[in-house]
Amino acid sequence: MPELPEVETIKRKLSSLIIGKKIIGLEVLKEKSFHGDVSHIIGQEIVGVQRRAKILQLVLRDELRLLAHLKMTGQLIYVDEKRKIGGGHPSADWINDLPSKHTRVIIHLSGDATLFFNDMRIFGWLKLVSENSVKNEFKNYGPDINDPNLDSKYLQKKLAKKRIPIKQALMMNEIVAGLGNIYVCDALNLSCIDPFRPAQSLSFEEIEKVLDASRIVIQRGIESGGATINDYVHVDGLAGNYQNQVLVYGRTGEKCKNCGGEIKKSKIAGRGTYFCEGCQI
DNA sequence: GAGAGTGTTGTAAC
DNA sequence: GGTTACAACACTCT
Repeated sequence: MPELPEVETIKRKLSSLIIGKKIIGLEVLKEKSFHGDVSHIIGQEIVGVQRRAKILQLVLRDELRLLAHLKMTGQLIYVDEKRKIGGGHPSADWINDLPSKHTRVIIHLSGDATLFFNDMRIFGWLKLVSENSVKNEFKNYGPDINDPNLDSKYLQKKLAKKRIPIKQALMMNEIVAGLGNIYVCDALNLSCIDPFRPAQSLSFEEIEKVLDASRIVIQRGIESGGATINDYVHVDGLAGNYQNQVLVYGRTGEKCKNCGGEIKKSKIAGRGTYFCEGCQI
């Protein structure tokens, strides 16, 4: 499930592969997966790749942008003549079988390259919008969690009236964008904060701690190319690496890397929540 | 083999 | 206004 580090990783890899290429064809295999007028995108040159929150943006000529939200099971896989053999990695053999039954949109690029948008559960989408309406897409978003301008004072103000658990509050895009279930569990473990605590009950020092910790785990995630838990793969079809260094996510019954306590699993707002009963409760 | 679980986000209902 | 529940969906696990 792609969170900010996963989308950031895709952005970086994609930048080096598709900037300067032209979109010469587009096949929508699943109507729900593509919003916008297909005809407007044909012939457009890709001039940049950006990311805001968990949304990927292909910047096109003529003041157009193709936004992509992978939600939980989305994948963007880039294939060209050189990459048809999965880079020599046996685990990526399936790359030769694209399009798969989960391919929803196929983007044909100049230079005999193809971008496949796969999405098993069809929650994700591609959306073609004008440069002007991009702002509108993000009007309900707070700053990215790794935005250097985000400070603990802002966070304190946002959390002051929230009685919901801190874990749930940190996952709200209108407060901070980009934190998903995996990284928020890890950030709370790293800062030794009980995920069930009402958001407004945190002291300023604790808010600083949790913000620092969030940035650290997000940074680790980016450096290790994201986490491949179930569905996320890189644009080259290979797996990320963060899952090998998660602090608590999915480690029920194992030992906390911080204090050696046992990791428990519970539920907050319907989502699996992992925490250490030793140092967080 | 039926049922629950999986997680992002918008929306509707409380 | 804050909070909760659920739908959107397909596949895996119990």
